[in-house]
Amino acid sequence: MPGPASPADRGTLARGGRHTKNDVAETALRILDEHGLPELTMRRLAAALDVQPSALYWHFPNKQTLLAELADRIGSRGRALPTAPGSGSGAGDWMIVTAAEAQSLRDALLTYRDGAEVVSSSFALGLGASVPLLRLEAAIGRGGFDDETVSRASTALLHFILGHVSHEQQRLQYDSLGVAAGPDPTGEGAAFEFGVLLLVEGLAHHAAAYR
Amino acid sequence: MPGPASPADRGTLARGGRHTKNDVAETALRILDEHGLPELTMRRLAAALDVQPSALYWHFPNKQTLLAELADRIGSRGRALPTAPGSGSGAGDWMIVTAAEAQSLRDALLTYRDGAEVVSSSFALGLGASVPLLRLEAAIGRGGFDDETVSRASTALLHFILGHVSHEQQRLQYDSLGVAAGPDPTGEGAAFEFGVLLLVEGLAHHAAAYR
DNA sequence: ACCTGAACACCGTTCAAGT
DNA sequence: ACCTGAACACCGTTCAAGT
Repeated sequence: MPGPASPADRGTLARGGRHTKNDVAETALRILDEHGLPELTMRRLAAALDVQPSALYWHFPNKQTLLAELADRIGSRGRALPTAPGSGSGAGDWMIVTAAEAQSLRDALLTYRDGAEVVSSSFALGLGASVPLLRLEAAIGRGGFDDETVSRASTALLHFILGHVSHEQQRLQYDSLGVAAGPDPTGEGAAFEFGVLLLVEGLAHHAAAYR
Repeated sequence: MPGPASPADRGTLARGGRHTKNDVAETALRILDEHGLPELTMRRLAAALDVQPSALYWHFPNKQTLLAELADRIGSRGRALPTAPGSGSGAGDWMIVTAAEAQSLRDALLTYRDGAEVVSSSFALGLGASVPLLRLEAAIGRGGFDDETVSRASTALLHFILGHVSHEQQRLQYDSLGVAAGPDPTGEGAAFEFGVLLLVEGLAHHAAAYR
């Protein structure tokens, strides 16, 4: 063999045997999904890319920035719902769209192992959850509330979603490790919908009281 | 001097110059509050106790268990509200008690630096948040809802609280590091109350619809 | 533009042994 | 009952240097 890596390597190589920022992020997402967040170390990521750990710091200044990038990618998964302002039917339009947007965000988070925790920690640091927040704000904004109400309701909803799905994913791998069957699986989705419903109905009722 | 430590040492010594499980937890809480969660390492904790790191493992089997203990202590701070079932005035009694319980939990979490994150991570692992959850369930339970509704509403509220206060505390030290003034400080409390209100009113409205 | 090699300053945890 | 001493198997990050 001529070099340390054969020409057709792992499918993550750019021309010349060198890597792209995108390669690094994709490989990180693969490790995250297959082995979970605690196993996603810079050294392990470097090994998966056949590269020294220090090489990663050419692509990302530090691990936190890499994780924010992953949070962005996870949170941006899935189709945004049509935002056409005229497409809604009547008064409760924003409620249906908001609930759907919440469901779609949950689906996106569940796409990757530990996805909710990755987004949650980045969001806590003020990074990586702008797309989810914008989508929720757009949905709730259809209700015609003032900006502060939209903003507060959106972050409240986002906090619930991230907390719920983090908890959900923790249990997923907890009882994938064999510890009994865990609480019934279909109840998770119902509990999620119920939480979303409480916030949405609360907002509807609150707005009605101020008329 | 007889031993390696003088008789009147740090105030964390049990008789004979040795430590108690309680000493370890109290010292850990002090480090947490003064330096934050990332600085709370087993080695640093050991140093603060004038002890080798390995000594900590006689008191706690691992760091996760220690953190769960801290989460328990943080989450159990503050007086529980009187639970007397006859003391409430009328139909909206549970709403007032629930909102007060939420406020009291926020206060408890704000008592220690990074308190919300400590409780949040332990809660995600199924540990350390039983007291907060029980208090919220007791408060919401006054509304006379069925058990599943009480349980789901409580965890939804707890997720919001932990997410909100984590976020809040992150910003606290973010702009205590000098980065501008951050968003207005009094707005935090109002945003918190608004989130609690949405969930509580949502539950009230939901229950009314099922009558 | 992208990576190596080597180091720095740390981690959590185990375990035999001491008192 | 509580701790030491020493080790094991790791971390994230920096930086001069290579191509």
